[in-house]
Amino acid sequence: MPPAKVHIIQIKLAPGRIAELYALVSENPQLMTLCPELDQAQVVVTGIHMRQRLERHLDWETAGTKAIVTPEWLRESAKQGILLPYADYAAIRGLIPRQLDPRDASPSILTPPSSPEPQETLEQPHYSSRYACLRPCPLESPNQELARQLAVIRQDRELDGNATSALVYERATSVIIAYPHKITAARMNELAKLPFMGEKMLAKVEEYIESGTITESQKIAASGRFRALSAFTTIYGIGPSTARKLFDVFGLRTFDELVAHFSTNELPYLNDDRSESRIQTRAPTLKIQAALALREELNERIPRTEVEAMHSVVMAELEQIKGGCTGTIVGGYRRGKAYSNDVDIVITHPSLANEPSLVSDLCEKLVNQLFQRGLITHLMHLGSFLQPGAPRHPSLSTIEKALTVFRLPPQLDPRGVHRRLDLIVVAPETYWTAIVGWTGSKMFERDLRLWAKERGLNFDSSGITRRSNGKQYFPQTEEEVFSTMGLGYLDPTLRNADA
DNA sequence: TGGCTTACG
DNA sequence: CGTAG
DNA sequence: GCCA
Repeated sequence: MPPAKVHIIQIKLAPGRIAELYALVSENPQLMTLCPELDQAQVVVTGIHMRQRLERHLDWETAGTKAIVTPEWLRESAKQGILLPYADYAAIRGLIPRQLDPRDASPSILTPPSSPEPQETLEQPHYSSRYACLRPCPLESPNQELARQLAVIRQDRELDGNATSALVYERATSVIIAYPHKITAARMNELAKLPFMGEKMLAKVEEYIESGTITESQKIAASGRFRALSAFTTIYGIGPSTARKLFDVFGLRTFDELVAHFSTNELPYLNDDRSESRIQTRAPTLKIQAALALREELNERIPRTEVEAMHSVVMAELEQIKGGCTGTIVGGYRRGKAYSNDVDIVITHPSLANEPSLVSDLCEKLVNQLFQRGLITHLMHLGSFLQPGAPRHPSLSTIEKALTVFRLPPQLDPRGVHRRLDLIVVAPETYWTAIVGWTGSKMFERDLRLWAKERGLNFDSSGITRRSNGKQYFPQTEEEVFSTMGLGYLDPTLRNADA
């Protein structure tokens, strides 16, 4: 029998141990040889024990064709002078290395199977699911006030930079707003069975039931630091970290102090110029200064009729550039919200099929035209999701987004309120995943990705990919996006998983 | 005890 | 780090 | 902070 081809993954091994293992291999050439190429190895020695961690190095399906073992296997085999059974030294739970002739390429036993073909049985949505993408969540919840008070704690953790704690409060709150009954003392037993309802969370819910308030939430809401930080983060471009710096380092407390701080020399440039004398050809980027000046308008919520008016205006301009485009309003509007914080429109056209350059052309032309018309005043971001360098999975589909500030023409909105408008241009093959990806809510999207990942798939708004082989799926309907991932369908109005 | 969505600028 | 859903 |  030829020597086994062994690859050693160095991550998670101490440097001394790595040297020792390499020495053992070279000392036993009749038994094993080093294989620098992971792909070609028959035996993989690793200190990694988590499947997800392993998948950073090789995909799950390939892993099944190799023996993935602990360093103990190498040490013991070298000591005894024979290739010991791989199965006794399995490194990864759920991946049983079959004892095989090193020349045999047939796969190990995978438990569970990597990812079944388009699912025959779909996971049925229910409020007790661990995943927000499986919990029907209407806009109105009988537990709105409890959720609001828990959300204060979540925001406090976020402002403090404790993203992990914040996430748990976010998840627990999401479960609570999906619970279809008013939570009372009599419901506590049932509530305790729901996901993310741990000891601390239940204590807070209990306090709320008994007193109507959560002490910690009250205390946070009254704190000057919390009030300042949460106010600062209402400005586009200021997140928790910047807010803390402004408060702690620069000692800022109020908006006036913020304005003073940022208006060093030049005045905020407001781009309110609707005249023909405008010289620039490209919309200026929104800076903190301008965001400060626009903060009140950008924080005004947008009624549905106005969302629809913005959509009409955009589509009319688009028609002049390229006839026959489809433009769908997504985001909170599509989830049924009476008022939106911004407007998101997903745009496609049949001619964009498999033409990445046409996608970005169209996006750029649209933004330029809207700017020339005085409709777009600022640009936050214009960029492609398709990395020019080396895409991991060569993909023909593409998606392009422009985050902008927009104003309706004076005839339609005499006040000319500045609004956040996101334009997403996609190729038709990625249209439905883009629709699902941009409809939200945030928590829904997170859990959609998590669910997909745990099933060997990758979901993003430009498609669904099998992680093992890079195979791409282009669902032709919104229902197909769900069924491809083994999910029962949820209407957009039942995806309001955020507090 | 590691993981917690993911990608871009 | 901030933003997007 | 909760889960696997």
